[in-house]
Amino acid sequence: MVENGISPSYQRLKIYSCLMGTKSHPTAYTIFEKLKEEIPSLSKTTVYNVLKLLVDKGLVKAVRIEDHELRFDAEVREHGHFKCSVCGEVSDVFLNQELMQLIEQRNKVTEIQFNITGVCEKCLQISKEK
Amino acid sequence: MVENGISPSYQRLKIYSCLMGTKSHPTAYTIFEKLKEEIPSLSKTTVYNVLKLLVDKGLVKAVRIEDHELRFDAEVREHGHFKCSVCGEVSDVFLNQELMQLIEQRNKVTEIQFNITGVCEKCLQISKEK
DNA sequence: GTATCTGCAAAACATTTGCAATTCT
DNA sequence: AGAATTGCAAATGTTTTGCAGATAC
Repeated sequence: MVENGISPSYQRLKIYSCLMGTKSHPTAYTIFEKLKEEIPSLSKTTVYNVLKLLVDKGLVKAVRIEDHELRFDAEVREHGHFKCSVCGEVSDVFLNQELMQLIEQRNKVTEIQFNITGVCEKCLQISKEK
Repeated sequence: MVENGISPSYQRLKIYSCLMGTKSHPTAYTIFEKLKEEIPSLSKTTVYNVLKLLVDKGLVKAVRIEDHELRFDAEVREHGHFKCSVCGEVSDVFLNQELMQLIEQRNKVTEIQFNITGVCEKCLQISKEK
């Protein structure tokens, strides 16, 4: 944490540990609820602030698995998510083998949504010209 | 529209046409703003209601490209999105060639998020046992 | 004339912001 | 003391809900 330029306050350590200790991709609110028991003074604002800080510093990934709310993941390696429509469990899927396998085993997959961010051809050309 | 079990009211036709005529993945609010000029009586609630209906009936896809708001797409074939971080333009990416090309040309890609929905191994087993 | 569709206002919900109080060094 | 951190309350922005009025068949 220190090596990433974050002073390790009590709240920050707790929130980060909370994320490290789970694979359930919790929301800010879930983290708040969980830590509230241990830190009764904790505020939702702090959870939001700290999560934003952790994301900015690259210690945590913000992921939008579905629905209206943002989830957080201490797994920062590039990966995606597989959600079982029956049990609701969310597991990590890594590029490329796993993704390709899943796409090929279409009988088990009902939906794929993916979003890629980068620089498009046009903008790449413009930047080269400069 | 009729063949999908939707009675084609004026508002419904307008909202659907609006989506058919663009590749810009508009939000409910954008559609509302655009149609408001033509249909001054139009309400945001109707736009939300109709979009939900169109999604339920499979005429439209709801996509979450980023941020806090839902976008809509009349392209219902399975595909993902590529957003240029420079110009902000969003284009469609189809499986598999395009996706694979993009993933391989890593110099241009800064982030990949993907979400897959389906039935996990465990649940698949359970359903077979029955 | 009854069922469906529309639209307003209010509610709900996640997230952000302004600012004051607290904590750390 | 001074800077950083926390936390409350209020604001924001998107989407949903309840219900009354309008429309269509």
